[in-house]
Amino acid sequence: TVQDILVRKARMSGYNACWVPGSDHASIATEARVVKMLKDQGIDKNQLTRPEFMKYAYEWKDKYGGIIYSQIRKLGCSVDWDRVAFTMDPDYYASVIRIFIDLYRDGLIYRGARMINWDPQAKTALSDEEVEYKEEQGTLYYVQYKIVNADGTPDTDAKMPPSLVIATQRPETIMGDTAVCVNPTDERYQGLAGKFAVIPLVNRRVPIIFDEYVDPAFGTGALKVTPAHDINDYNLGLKHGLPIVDTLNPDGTLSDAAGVFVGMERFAARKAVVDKLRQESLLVKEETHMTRIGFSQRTSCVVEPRISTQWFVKMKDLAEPALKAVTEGHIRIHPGDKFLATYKYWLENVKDWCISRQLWWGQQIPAWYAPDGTFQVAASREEAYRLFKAPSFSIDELKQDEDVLDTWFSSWLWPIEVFKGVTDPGNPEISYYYPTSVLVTGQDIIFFWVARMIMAGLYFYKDDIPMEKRIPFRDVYFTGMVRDKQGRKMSKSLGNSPDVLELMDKYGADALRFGIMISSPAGNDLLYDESSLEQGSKFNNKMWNALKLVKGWEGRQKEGSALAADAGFAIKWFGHRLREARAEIEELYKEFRLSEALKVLYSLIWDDFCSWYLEWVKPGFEQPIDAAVYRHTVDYFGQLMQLLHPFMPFVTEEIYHLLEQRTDDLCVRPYAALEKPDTAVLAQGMLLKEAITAIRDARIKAQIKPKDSIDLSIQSAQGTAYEEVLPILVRQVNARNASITQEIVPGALTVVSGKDKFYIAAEKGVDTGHQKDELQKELTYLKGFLESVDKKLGNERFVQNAKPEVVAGERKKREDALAKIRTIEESLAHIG
RNA sequence: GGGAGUUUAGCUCAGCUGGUUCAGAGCAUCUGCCUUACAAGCAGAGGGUCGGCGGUUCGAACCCGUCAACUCCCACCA
Repeated sequence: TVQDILVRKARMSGYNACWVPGSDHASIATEARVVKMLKDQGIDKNQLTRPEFMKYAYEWKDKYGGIIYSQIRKLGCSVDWDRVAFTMDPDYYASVIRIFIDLYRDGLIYRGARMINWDPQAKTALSDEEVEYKEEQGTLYYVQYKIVNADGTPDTDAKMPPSLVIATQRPETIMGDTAVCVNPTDERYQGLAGKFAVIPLVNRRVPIIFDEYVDPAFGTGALKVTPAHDINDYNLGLKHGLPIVDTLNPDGTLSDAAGVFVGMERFAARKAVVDKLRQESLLVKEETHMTRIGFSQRTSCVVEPRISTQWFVKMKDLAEPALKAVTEGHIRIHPGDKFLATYKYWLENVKDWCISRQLWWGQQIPAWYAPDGTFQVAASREEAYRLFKAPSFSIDELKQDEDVLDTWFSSWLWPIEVFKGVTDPGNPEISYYYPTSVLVTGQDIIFFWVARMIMAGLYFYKDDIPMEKRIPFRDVYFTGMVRDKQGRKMSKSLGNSPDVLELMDKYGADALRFGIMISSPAGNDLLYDESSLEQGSKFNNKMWNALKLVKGWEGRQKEGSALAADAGFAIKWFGHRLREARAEIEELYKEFRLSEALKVLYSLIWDDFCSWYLEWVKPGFEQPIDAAVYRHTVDYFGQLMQLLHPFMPFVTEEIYHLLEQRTDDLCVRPYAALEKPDTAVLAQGMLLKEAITAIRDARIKAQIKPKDSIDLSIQSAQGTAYEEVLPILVRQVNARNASITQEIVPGALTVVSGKDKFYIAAEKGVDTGHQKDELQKELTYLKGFLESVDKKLGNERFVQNAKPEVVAGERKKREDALAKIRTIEESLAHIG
């Protein structure tokens, strides 16, 4: 909706506004869904070949991608359907490969080790999203490590005990230890510099290192470093140049490198190791400990952190210009600088980007491996083969990397490749449309997508081109997240997202657009609330009724009749009010304050146009309307529809065409030039509105309220026929009333029916106090009359607690109000 | 644990650079009206120490500090 508003507004402002629809392939989420779908059909992904799987995945994508497009279509989004793009389209695919190769040749892509989540049962890597963490009670084992000197001789340093106790939850991994680490500030371990620890069971000597990372308060303050089996240990190992000893096989059994219990399953091995430690008296103590354990969403087994070789993009050189583009103001982030801090934080603390994913759904990495493990990066097998110097193997022996690229590695090319900027550089379209104008997206992907698109633009268009031409877009508008009533993010797994197609059936697309826009200021989260959609459909209805009124004047115009003074003023005033509102809305658009703009429009249409303007110019019942008034009204109505059109395209277009015969469509009708409103007229209008409101309020107060005159306090008993007979009663009482009270206060009294009581009310300006006695008589009669009716109906409780008593009107209050009316009328006379 | 954000009426949210649209809108509640475009409406009413505390200022919903609750992104503890 936000995008459509901006696009329609731009189009109506005379721009060639192009909105490219499309989608990325969402590799992780999509593959997970497809795997699940296949599983439900009894198909195991591992039994399929890669092409077979891709066929299923494309079918799935066509189906669900199609639903998304139908939602966009029904919402009235004015996208260019001829341009639908998908990140796995053949050309797009090729552009991703091309950029990968470019970055590789520029030395910005490298292979490196990384800790991944491994499912030993499914023997597959898991994405972070597929790991569920649960709090569980584990055991913390305290294990004794001997301390020795560098040459292996026992440590005889008197200051330190000859051994060190280390707490671990995973004793089966101690064979993979390559260091012991303590905090350099820890007093207890000051004497350990240059010493070594001996790993129990395998008796390997490992260095004792010092690092701030270790928390002296946890366990014994000493940490065993196992780089192959823990992400933090891995990072510590990287920092201190430690070797990596992988003691586990892919199926979760101990590997040859473990040295002991080889081939044993990891949990059995844990038990075995603990038993052995206990035998050797190296287990100091055991204690229970709450810990978070990761489980595989697919197989529910405990996830194993595992070292793997992955592809990375060096980010530092890419991030620097991207940061500059924003801080120097080439790209503006909306709202304000609310997200500037986040953007800066990410780019200043950028880490290298792991772009390989152990999946099939995505662009397969264009690296080709020779039988000896060496590889070449190239777009095709043939090209790769040529790159090997004097290969001793045949071309068919080349094997392409099994992994695919991170989705964002294709999404970051979006602003360029949707215009074929990578595959066909410098073509007329990319030259015309790039840089694009606005990016609208969620604040949650500010780094994943926004920052990377900026990087991609600045990488692809080198710095011999001015910055303004290299950036992918000039403005970024961040929307908030729509959340459910409990404040939860909407997600597929929670199933808490409403079906927008159903909502549009219920309220209409315009109402949905209205509802979502009216309370969603840029960048703030929005709790989904159906009542705002209801407000939208009521607004729709209000405009529709206004149209009904105006259409009713068609053919009843009277040319050349003198305008009533107030109608003449109304025309003048609303014309300027329209100009004023337009200027206001233009400003709000510039600041991307769309929610505010819609509020201005809502109030302009409902309050100013319907409640004031139309009421002012409305002729009396079945009276003709002045032709000039009619023409202006139709014109104003049309202008309002034009202003509202970006927000509510359907109803506005419809009303525009129903107002009069048109040869154009609203959606492409350019806005007229802005004109300055006459502030004097606006001020007069404001004064007039205030005065009228004040008079009305005063009149209400001046009226002798029913309570002021006679209060019968007649209450109906539940379930009586009261409501049915009430109109008859009122008529009869009034008939009698007219003849009797005529002499007392001519035409002054009427019976007013309330919900569960009714009153004899005096007309405004009549003081019931003067004729108190007469009214009292009348009242007594009426009570008797009602009692007789009561009797006839066989309902003895019809008149209950009737107090035939005249209450004097509040004369003072009324006189004050009347005085106020006179004052206002006098001041209005001055304005003319 | 790191970073960012939010907290205003019963609910969902406005309130742009501190001072006359400053305490607002819609929904909900209550009262009165089926008035001739509109009861999916009209005319009214009630309801809030603007999260707590402290500070700056002549003046704070707005600026600063602090605490609390909630949310998002990232990282996840031997």
